[in-house]
Amino acid sequence: MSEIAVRLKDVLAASDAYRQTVARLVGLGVPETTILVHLLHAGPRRPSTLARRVGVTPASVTAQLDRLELAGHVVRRSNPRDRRSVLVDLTDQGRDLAGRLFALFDRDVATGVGDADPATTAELGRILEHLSRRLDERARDTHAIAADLEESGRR
Amino acid sequence: MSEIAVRLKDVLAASDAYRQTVARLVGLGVPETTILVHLLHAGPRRPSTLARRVGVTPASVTAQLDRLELAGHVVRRSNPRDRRSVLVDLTDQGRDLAGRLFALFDRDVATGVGDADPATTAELGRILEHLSRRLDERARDTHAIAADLEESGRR
DNA sequence: GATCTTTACTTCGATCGCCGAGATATCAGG
DNA sequence: CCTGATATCTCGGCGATCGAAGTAAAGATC
Repeated sequence: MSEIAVRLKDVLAASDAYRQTVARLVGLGVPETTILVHLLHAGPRRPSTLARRVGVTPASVTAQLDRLELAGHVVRRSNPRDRRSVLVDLTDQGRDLAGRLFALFDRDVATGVGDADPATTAELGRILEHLSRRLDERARDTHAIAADLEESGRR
Repeated sequence: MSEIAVRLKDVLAASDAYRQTVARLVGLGVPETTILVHLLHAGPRRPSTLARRVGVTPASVTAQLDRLELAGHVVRRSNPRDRRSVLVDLTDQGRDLAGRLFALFDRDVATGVGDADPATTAELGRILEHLSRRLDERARDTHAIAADLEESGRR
């Protein structure tokens, strides 16, 4: 199983450089591009939700949304259900950019995955889905992670 | 195939938050922890190599290595083959920390992957390896990426 | 329905990290 | 040697991020 973790670590490192290059090309930061593509698939979202997803504080997301809104990629709409909160949505221009960003990524992933048979591909999708959920929930449980880090030290 | 790209995008976003949480716990930045774990598996490496891998400039890596060296996690040794360059290596302390960081990640990945059969797991490893190579080489070819982004726009 | 607590986002001040450009040292080739 | 290329570091400046405080609205309690 450790095999997977090693490979995945390499994918993450490579992704860092990849996303950095792409973000620079479109004149945005890496978190901003992440937000754009996420909105494309998930629909309108609240700032705090985006903050958790990207792993930064709400204050930082405010600044990132300011930049995205200034560039005309997103709009902030008030949420009729809860007027404390805000819903961030893509503009047509933002949707176009997000679509291009994802299409680029999609093609590179397809090239990287190569010619796997459909059954394996489906299984791979299922595994990745589990994995993202696991990492996502772990990222929020600071105490548990701290404990596990300690435990590794004593092992 | 697009299925995989969507799932992988989610994994990357979740990883951002995950790595941020872990890095904060050990008092380092995300790039620093990436460097530590990479050195653990790859052995001594040169600063410029690390820079490409993490997707930052050599100047930034200098600062990151300064911090890691000050904390006692790595040492800079002169390279006998080429005295212009430097070889960065883990100290015992750094190796211990990197080992813990990877062990934590490894366990979370194993949990996320779940009980896939060995054949699928092996195939997954192979695919991830291809993928990391593909993303890695793409990240360096700015011109090609720019062209592909344009092309997506005209589609 | 008045008050208190919680939640959501933003603003502000300050710090930190990153980048680009220039400096230094070394290598490789003619 | 001398020149051009390579590897790293230093420095100055900019931009992003954070923590904390501020504003506003929703929900809970009595």
